[in-house]
Amino acid sequence: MFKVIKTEGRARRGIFTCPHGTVQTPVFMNVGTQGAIKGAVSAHDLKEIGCQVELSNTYHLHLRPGDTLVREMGGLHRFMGWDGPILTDSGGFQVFSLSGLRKIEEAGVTFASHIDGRRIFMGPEESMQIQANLGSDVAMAFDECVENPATYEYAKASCERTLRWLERCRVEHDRLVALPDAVNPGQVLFGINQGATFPDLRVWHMEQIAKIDCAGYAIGGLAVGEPTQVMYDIIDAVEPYMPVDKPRYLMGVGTPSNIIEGVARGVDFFDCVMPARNARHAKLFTWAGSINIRNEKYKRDDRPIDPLCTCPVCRAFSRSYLRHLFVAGEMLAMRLAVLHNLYFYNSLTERIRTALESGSFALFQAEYSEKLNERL
RNA sequence: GGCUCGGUAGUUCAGUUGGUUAGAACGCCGGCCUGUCACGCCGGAGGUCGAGGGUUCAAGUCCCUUCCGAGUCG
Repeated sequence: MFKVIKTEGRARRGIFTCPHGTVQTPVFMNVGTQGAIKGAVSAHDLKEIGCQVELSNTYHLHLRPGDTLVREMGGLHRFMGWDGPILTDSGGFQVFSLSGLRKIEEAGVTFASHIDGRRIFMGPEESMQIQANLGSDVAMAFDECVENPATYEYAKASCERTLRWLERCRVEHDRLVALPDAVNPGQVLFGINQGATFPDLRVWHMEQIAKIDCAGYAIGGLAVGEPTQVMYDIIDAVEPYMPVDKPRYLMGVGTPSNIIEGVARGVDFFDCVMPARNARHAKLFTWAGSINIRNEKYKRDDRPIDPLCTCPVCRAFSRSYLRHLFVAGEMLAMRLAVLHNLYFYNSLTERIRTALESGSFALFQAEYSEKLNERL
């Protein structure tokens, strides 16, 4: 269930309702692939840093601890102690990221487990079954995320297959949520647009998947090798063909600037490992640009990471202390850094929402889109 | 005092029968990261080889002297 409550240009301010709560959009979803945000951040912390939706991964949870075990433990919400909305990615990204370890056929994808090499078969039905066992609020369709650049022929054949897979996902998902013992009977399915960097394929594919009734539509296969401007051009090309009354989700994106530009192009949902991964690697986001907290210049810097930030980390700790924790290899360094960066991303989308509500998003975009790309 | 073993990058150490611009690891400095195989990856700076003399076309490497450290025997 989704409602757009205000627009400014193509940008939308909306509300998405799902079994575990209401999501104010535009939203940034916090990525916890294996049911945990890397960097020792628990579901308890997520509340404090403003997370609305937690994202986990089908492939990874299927391998460890196993989706049937999660189901036995009461579903992913109960298992990880998070009672808010959860979106699960389908395993389609692993078709891209584990490209050296898989074989694609019409039926599905055979992976060699990255953990022990054993063969794992995952097709549309398996992905839906796993996500049903996890009991997430939003299940993503099983797709193939194609690496850019791709040839036209490959991209065409791939997105045609991804379309057929979506048809199978739709059927299997309908069957699973109707089962009397469904973990989350209110789970919905999002379709995923593919077509690499070819506007005509993207549009054709979008038109086809729009005919299959999904609760939302994602743009996948971007930020996987193509220049940023190409990504923006593809969103511009596809967006007019996306249903206006359904949420749009730009998968895996991106930098703070990418998010602002995505909102400007009509996107409602985002997710990205960047804030968490960069945090673990000492790159921290601030409202004036990003910093590398390991840099020597912060050795005696008594200011918080970002003087304008109100996160729990900035309220209590100095750059000098954070730098020390990183240099000393303390676990706390990563935890505090991840908390800060996720708070930053969550407050970025909050400020975007506020700007949309007051009709000042264009001004916000003008002030921050470039600025947040700067390295200090 | 005698004998033995050591002294090479900030640190711990490699360095072949003498032979290109003396290497590694860690540390240090910097960069990268986009639906997470990721506390990871890439790059950079840093050494008059304890000191002095000698042999040689050529010495970290061989010889002599000397300084310092460890062990051991008196």
